[in-house]
Amino acid sequence: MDTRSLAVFISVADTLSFSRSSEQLHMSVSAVSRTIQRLEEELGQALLVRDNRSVRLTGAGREFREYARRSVAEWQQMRRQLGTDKELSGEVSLYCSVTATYSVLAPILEAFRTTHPAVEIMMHTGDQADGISRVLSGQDDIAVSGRPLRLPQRLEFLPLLESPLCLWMPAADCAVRQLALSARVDSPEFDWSTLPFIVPERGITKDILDAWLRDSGIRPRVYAQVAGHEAIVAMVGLGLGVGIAPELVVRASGLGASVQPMTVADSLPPLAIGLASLRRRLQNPLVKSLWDVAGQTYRAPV
Amino acid sequence: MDTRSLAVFISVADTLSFSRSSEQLHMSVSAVSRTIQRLEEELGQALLVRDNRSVRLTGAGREFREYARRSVAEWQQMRRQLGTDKELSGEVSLYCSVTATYSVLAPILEAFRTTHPAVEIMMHTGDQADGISRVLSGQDDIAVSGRPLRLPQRLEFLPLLESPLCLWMPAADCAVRQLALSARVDSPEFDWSTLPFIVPERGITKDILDAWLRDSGIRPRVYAQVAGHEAIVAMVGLGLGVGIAPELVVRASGLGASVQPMTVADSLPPLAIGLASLRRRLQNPLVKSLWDVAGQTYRAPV
DNA sequence: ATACTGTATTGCGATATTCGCAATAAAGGT
DNA sequence: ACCTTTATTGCGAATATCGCAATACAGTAT
Repeated sequence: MDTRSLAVFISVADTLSFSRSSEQLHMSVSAVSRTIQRLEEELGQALLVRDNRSVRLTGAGREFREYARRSVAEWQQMRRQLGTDKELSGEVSLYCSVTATYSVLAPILEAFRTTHPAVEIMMHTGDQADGISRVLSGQDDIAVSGRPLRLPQRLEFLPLLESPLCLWMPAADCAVRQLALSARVDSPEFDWSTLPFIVPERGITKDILDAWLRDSGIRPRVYAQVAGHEAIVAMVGLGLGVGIAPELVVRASGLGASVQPMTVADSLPPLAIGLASLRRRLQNPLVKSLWDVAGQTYRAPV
Repeated sequence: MDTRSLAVFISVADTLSFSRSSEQLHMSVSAVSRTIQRLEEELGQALLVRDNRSVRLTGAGREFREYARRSVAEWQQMRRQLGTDKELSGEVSLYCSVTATYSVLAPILEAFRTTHPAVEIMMHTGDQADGISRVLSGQDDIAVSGRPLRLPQRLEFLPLLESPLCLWMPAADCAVRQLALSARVDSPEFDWSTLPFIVPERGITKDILDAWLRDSGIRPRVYAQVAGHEAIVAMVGLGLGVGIAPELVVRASGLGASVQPMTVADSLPPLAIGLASLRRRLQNPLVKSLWDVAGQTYRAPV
C-alpha cells in the first residue's frame, strides 16, 4: 500500500467518478481503475460498487475512506514536521540559460531567498536546450526550459510564462534583409531556399522549428547550427541570416534594436517556458518548496 | 511512500544493521540500502547515519520511527478490520496432485474449515508439475508443489515437509528388476543405458532428475515420459522400468509393495514440498489466512 | 431503431521502477 | 599485510505501472 493509491481512492470516493478523478489527478482513467483494483485485491474486499453507470461506496469503502484520509494526513504531517524541524536547509541544483537567469529566475530566487535563507542554490548555466536532459540524467534538480513537445512521464513541467516564438531578421540594411523583404514572406511563392537560416543545434526550439518547417513545406537553407538562443540572436543581428528565438530572449539580450521580427503566414506557436524536474526529485521538500515558490511568484502577475 | 518501505526502515532502525535486516526481510542488502535511500530522499532528511562500520539513528530517524510504527500498525489494523468485519468469506482456488490432496492438504483444510467455515475452497487436481505455472498464470491462488530449483521473485514458497526422492524398481521379479540388480548400481561400471527409465514429462522432479543425471554422467535410456508421479509409480510397479518419485507418493499410492527403492551412490536431494503462491495474491486476506493456517499446521509436528 | 455519448474495464506495448548479483570501498580484527 | 564484515553502486534482468486504443455497456438524442 502506498500513499499514492490512497490519494487516488480518496479522490474517487469523493467524486464518485473514475473519469473526473482521472482529470483531477492528472492520470488516465485506466490507471485510476487499476489502482482501485489493486487496493481491493490487497484488502480482499470491494470498496466501490460500479455498475457501468454509477459509482457508490460499499460499507468497507466508507470505513476505508476514513482510514485513508487519516493516513494521508498523518504522512503529510510527518513530512512537514521533519521538513520544518530543522528549517529547510541543504542544496538545490538549477540549470538555465543565461537569459533565463535574470528574466525568469531572478524574481523566483529573490522570493525564495527571503523565505529559505539557509538553502544553498547551486546554479549552472548553458544552452537552454540541454536543460531537459540534464534534469533527466539527475545532474540538476530543476531546469528552466521550454515545454518539450512530448514530455516523459517521469518529468513534471510547471509552466510559468509564454513568449512568442518569432523568426528574426537583421534590422540593419544588408543582403539578408533585402532577401527577407524582397517578397511578401507569407505568400506561397516566396523562395525560402535563398534565405540563410540560423537554426538551433538541438532542443525544444529546434523541434518546434522542424515541425513548423515541415508543416509549412519549407526546405530552408541552413547557414549555421548554433547552441543557444543568445548566439542565434547575435548572429542575426550581425546580418548573417534569419533565425528563430523567443521574443523574451531578444528583449533580454539588449539586441532588440539590431533585429526585427518577420511576419509569416502560419505563425509559430508560442513557447511555454517553465520549470522542469523529475517527479521523484520533487518529493524532496527542498526542491518542492522552490518549485512552489516559483508557481506562486508567477501566479500573482497572471 | 508505501508500507513496505516503512517495514524496511523499522527493521533497520531496530537491528541497526543493513545486513541483518536484509536477512530478516528476505531481500538483498542492496535492496535495503536503496529503500532507505529513497525514503531519505523523499523526506529530504537523513534518517540513519552510517559510517561504513555502524548504523545509528538521527533525530529525524527517531521521530520517523515512531511514525512508521504507528502507520504500519494502523494499516494492519485496517486490514484486519475489513477482513474480519464480514467474517472472511469468498473463494480460494487450490491446485495439487491427487496424492497431495490427502497427504498434504487434508490436515490443512481440516484446520482451515473449522476457523473459516464461510470460505469456499475451489480445488483442482492434476499433474503436480503444472502447479507452479498455474499459479504464475493466475489460474489458481495456491499450488502444492515441490520447491522449484530457481523460483521467480514474484513467487512465494512455504516449505511444509520434505520427502526423499528415490529411484524405484519393480519389487516383483522381472527383466527390469534383474537388470537393476545385475550389478552394483552405485559402481561406476554400471551400464545405465540398458535400464529402461520412466521419467517425468516436465516439472520440478524432471528438473532435479535431469540435473542429477547430468552430474552423475548418466545417459539414461528413456522408456517413457509420463505426467504425474502416480503414473510413474504405477508403471514401475508393472515392471516397465525404473523411475523417480518422492517416497511420499509411493507410500500414499498403496503400491508400496510392488516397488522397491534403488540405492545409488550420489543420492538424490530430498524434495521440499510446500505451498506456492504469487506474492501479490498473498496480499489477499483469504489467501493469506489459508497460507498461515498451513504454516501453523505443519510447524506443530516439526 | 440507430447512432451517439459518457463511463469503466482490459489487451498491449512502452516506460519506469525495483531487485539481485557482483564489484567496490572502507574499516576493524587477526 | 591479509582477511572479514558491512554499506554502496553499476548493471542487466525481472516486475510494475502507465497511457493508448479497443471494448462493453447503458442511457440519450436523432
